Amino acid sequence: MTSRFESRVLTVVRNIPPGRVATYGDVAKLAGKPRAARAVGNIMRGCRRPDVPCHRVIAAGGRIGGYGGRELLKRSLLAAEGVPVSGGRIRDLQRVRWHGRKPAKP
DNA sequence: TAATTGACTTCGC
DNA sequence: GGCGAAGCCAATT
Repeated sequence: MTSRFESRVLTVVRNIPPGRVATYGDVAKLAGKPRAARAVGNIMRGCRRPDVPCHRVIAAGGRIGGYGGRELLKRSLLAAEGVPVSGGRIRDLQRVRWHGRKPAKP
C-alpha cells in the first residue's frame, strides 16, 4: 500500500471519464507497468474508494472482472454511465475504451 | 526473506 | 467456444 505504483494506478483510474472504460492491462500500462494487470487487480481489490471508479476498470476483451460477485455490480454501473453492456460483456469495447487522454502528473 | 494468492493477459489445444 | 498453462506484478501470510 501507498506504493508508487498504487498511487499511479489510482490516479489513472480516477482520470477515467464517465462513459469510458479501461482494461486492467491499460491501467497498468498507463501506470507505467504494461504487464502489471494482476497487480492492478490486487490494488483495486484493496482500494474500493468512492474517489476511484473501479467499476470502469474491466478485464481484456470487454469482459467484466469478478468485482461485485457473480451479479456483476460493474455491469449496472457501466450501463448507467452509457456503456453498452451485453450480459456481462462490453458490446463495443474499442468504442468506449479509454486511451488515457488525461494523463496523471507524477 | 520466501512462498502463496489473485478483481489479469495471451497463446495453445 | 471452452479449458489449461505460462508469464508478470504487488499484497499478504
